[in-house]
Amino acid sequence: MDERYQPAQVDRAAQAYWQQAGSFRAREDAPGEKFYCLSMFPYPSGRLHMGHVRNYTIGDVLTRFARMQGRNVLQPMGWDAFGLPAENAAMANGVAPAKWTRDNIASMKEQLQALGFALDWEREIATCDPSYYKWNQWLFLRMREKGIAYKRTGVVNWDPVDQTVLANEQVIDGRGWRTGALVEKREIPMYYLNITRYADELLRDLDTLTDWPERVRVMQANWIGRSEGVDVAFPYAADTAALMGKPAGDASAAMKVFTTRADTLFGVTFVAIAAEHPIALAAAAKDPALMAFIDECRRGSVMEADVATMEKKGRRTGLHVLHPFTGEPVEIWVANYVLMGYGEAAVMGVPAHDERDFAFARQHGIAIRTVVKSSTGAYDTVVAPWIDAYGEYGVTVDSGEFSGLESKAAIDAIAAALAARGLGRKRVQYRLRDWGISRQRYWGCPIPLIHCPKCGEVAVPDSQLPVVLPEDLVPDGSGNPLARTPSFYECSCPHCGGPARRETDTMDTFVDSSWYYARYACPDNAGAMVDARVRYWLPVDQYVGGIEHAILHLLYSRFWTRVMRDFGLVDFSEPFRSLLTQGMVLNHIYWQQPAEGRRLYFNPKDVDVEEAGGVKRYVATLDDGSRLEVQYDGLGTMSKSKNNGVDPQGLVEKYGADTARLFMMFAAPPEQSLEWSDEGVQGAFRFLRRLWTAVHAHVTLNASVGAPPALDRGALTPAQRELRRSVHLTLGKVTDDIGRRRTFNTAIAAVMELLNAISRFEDRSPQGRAVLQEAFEIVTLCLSPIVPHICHVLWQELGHSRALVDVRWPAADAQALAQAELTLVVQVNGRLRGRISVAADADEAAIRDAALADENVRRFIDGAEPRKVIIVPRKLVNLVV
RNA sequence: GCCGGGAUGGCGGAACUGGUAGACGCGCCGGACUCAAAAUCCGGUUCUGGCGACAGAGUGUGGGUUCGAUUCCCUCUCCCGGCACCA
Repeated sequence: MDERYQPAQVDRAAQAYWQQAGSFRAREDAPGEKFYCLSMFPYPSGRLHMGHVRNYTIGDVLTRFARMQGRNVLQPMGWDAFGLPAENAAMANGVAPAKWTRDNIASMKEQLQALGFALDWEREIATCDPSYYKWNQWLFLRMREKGIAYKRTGVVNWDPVDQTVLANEQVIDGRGWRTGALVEKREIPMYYLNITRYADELLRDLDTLTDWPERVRVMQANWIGRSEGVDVAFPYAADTAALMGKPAGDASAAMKVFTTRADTLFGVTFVAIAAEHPIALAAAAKDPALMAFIDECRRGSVMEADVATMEKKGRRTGLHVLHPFTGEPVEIWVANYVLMGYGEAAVMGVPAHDERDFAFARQHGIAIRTVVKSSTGAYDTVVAPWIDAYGEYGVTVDSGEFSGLESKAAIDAIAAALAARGLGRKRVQYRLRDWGISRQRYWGCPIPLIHCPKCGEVAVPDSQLPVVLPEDLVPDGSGNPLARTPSFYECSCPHCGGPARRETDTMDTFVDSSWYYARYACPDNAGAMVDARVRYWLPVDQYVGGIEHAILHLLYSRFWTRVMRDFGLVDFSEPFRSLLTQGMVLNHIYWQQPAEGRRLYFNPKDVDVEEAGGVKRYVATLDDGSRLEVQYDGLGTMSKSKNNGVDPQGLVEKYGADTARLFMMFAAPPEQSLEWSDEGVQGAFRFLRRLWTAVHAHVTLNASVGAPPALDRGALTPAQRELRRSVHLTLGKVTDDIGRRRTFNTAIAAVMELLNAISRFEDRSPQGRAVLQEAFEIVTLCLSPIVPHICHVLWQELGHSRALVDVRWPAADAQALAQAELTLVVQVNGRLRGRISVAADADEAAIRDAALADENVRRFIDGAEPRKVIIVPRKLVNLVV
């Protein structure tokens, strides 16, 4: 055995063994209950980043632990290979996205393999392979047949200079990222998936996901946003009716709004509609100022965060609708905060009882009419209308025949009265919107449709799937290259055989990632999307990934699985039984603003912190050796744009895979964000070296004086018993920390503590060495899911011929844990005043007497008789005086 | 803006079900080894007072419940994630 820990050699030896033994090939017929552990697959950006290392190490620890517990494990890996970055790289370097992507996959695969993850590489998939995306297209066509996929118009960001659709990410301060042109909104036809059809089920079944983090379930529930309310129809007044060419005062021609607060209906003093609403467009035809306002709204962002924070703007149309009960005319406004394509694109305005309406009314001098008062007496008078809106439930006032009702009763009564007159009904509304999947981009899965001048839109027949994406195009930023490639779009109509044009839109990459977990069970099946092996492996038992995917990816996957279920492809509804959402990897951010141009960011490895007189200065060393004072901007997620990343490959080369893995698992619990620390990495390495050195000393001694005898449990010295107790306590804690709590950091801390105890243990008698042998074996087993390479080698050195990867996880020895005496803490009035030692089976009276006998305790009791004695078994005594 | 999460020594974090606040690691201080340095090993390290035994304060802010609160409840502040075309 080498005296020094040589990580490169150790990594190589362990990885070579796993490779030649085929240790991680998953088989459906192997013994043990199946365990499918999946980490979210990476986008092949070119380099592994620390977030990947963290994600895959967590998954690997759980996989290896389950395997040692006798489970038949599957841990696959693949590539989320379509997407915008490949097109950006193409523009920057003139490389085809396909080549760029496949080169990246090759180098990232090498990096992953260097980290020694227990992955079954024979099941590798890439979503850009036609053998994979064929099934996106196939299922899309099935959905289209059932109306789950349907076509309507949707709003996109349009760059008028490049003549192209922009992703939200490509819009910076309302301008195109390349051209700087003001971005416009455009309505274009798009395909949508009818996820709202499943809204109720997706919401209800969150309750069955008991092994998901509560916060993810809450976020999904809020995202789906079920609300019960009432549709209310406001019939057109004469002016609106004339403009729209419809009858006035009639239920057949009315503006529909949805409200959860029908009890405030009598407080309506305006209605607001979206800029693109038909009434707004009709009114604007005769009103240039209104048209200008509508154009302004159209230029605004479509992002919810922007809509919510931008200044609320509105403009009168001069038109009216009629209140459904009073018949009073209500003015119609166009407002920038009402979104087309959401709800009815119209809302009723009740300034007295809604904060946003209140602000809008104050700004435009609209009347504020109070119709609900507090019923609890907490607010005797309604909040004065010039201060704030009263948004709570209460009792209706000034509401005609509905006055004096509790809000909920008022909603029921008003809904019933509306229904009786054909002007409304109760309805459940979801915040969730249907999923728009059309992208006017090249590097994605083609939507398998053909446009025929005679037959219209025609599906590509199954026999012609997949519609293969040409891989040699290089996008240049203006429009979709597919639309300029006749060899792709020129085709013949499957119906009439005449000349036709192939659809050039591709699918949202979230489609690719919505079912990849199922394909790992049968990546080689060319004839079907999924097969019987899916029944064996799925659902995923443990899913691991970033919290940033808490809503979209996970919700789309849950939806997609239900669609597959309803087509009879799978027999479960929830794809991921247990979910672990890991936190971000953070590092410091340093920047400096040059006189001209963009901010420059400096990598933390090049920045020194200098402290003088309590003032910190941050000084970066530049490539040419010169030094520059920079600004500190706190911690942020590692990213290229902030230049605060750390390359995992350098880390592995310098310290080995185990140090990288150990640091990641030790620095923070998996769900929390993790702060990068070079010193922490060194600490992890030092620990592994100490472990190596300690085992080396033990093994070397055994080689000279002979192997230790069998452990004689009945004949141990107190010191030997104490070490054995620590060993088995640690084993129990590590088992619980990895298996139940998933707090790898505390598991590692416990083993570190144990190694400290082992190095204090100086007994080298035969029984002493037998205790040490057991201690080192358990340390090695406990650490093996986390640092498998060094443990693989140490296990051999400890004299075992069977490879550690195939060894079972041991159970703690109850006999080693038994204790004759306990130490209890004594409190007086809840404050710590002493410690006592009592027999493990001491009764309350004996504990009380021992506590009262403690000298320091007596000082604080000062002769008084305790009023109350609280005993927490095996822990504490509290004397209340 | 809305939804979700977080805040504990000089730093990362521990304290699992209301019961010893600061495990473990980093950093720092002192010592051993060394011609010296690095590495390694040993000891110390929340703050204040005290030679010490020990005492007082202390878990972002302000309040509450309790024999006892980092943990439960209310208030506020700051930081992070998501917001539907980044993945």
